[in-house]
Amino acid sequence: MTGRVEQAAERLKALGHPVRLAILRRVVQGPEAGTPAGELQSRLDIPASTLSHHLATLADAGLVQVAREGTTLRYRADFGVLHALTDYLWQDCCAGGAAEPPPPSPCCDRD
Amino acid sequence: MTGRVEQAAERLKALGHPVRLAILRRVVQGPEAGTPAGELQSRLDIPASTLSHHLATLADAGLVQVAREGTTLRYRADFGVLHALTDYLWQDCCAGGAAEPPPPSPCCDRD
DNA sequence: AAGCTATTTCGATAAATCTAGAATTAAGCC
DNA sequence: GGCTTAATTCTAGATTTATCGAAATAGCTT
Repeated sequence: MTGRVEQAAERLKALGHPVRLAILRRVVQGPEAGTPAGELQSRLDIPASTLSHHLATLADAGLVQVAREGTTLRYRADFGVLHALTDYLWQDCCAGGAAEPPPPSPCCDRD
Repeated sequence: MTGRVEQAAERLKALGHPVRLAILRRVVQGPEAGTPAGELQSRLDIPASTLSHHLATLADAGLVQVAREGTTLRYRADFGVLHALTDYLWQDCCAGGAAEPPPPSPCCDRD
């Protein structure tokens, strides 16, 4: 059984890489059905094998999910997991400071 | 100049380790003046040198700050940075999902 | 200054991560 | 079946990270 802290750490670690953070960003802003790996590759301009490796890391951490559609694989964000993670981080790390500003606005403007 | 993504990734990476996450947890919940390294050490029961290494990682990432008080060093959380990070993560990774539940409650119950 | 405590820095080793070319699998199409 | 596209897995090398004992530093206290 993996503890809460260990799981959160694994997920944060998965996010702790510029390329993976950029990948997730794309995936989050992409279509709900998921973004094809190939599109991510051409956008981010990195070798396919490297991308695949990072995608596997994100998927292993449970941050994204995969679905095949013909020959293409579509990656989409698991918002439930992302929420759980931000919630955990919030309560664990930011709550505790006494006078805190209000929580970040949930889903407003994005470019 | 380090980009926004790179900086966020560095900070997330710093959080992406069970021991460091546990450290931050203690520090956040500890006194505002900061928690002595020695107390962290006895609580977490890890070698002093290992702890020091992790503390340096957290400090380098800007998540915690240090202040000397006699022979002891007190570590305290930088809530501003933590906020900025959670905000970034929120807007970057969680906004984008269409029907989102309300944001996590800011600072309510903690055990 | 000598001694004590708190903590870091040094040094060394084991393990994990990152990267990417080459080979492989998976699926559709003629 | 054979060809093409999409993506992964294999393999390997370079770099980084994690760990921790031993040695060094910083600051009391007497």
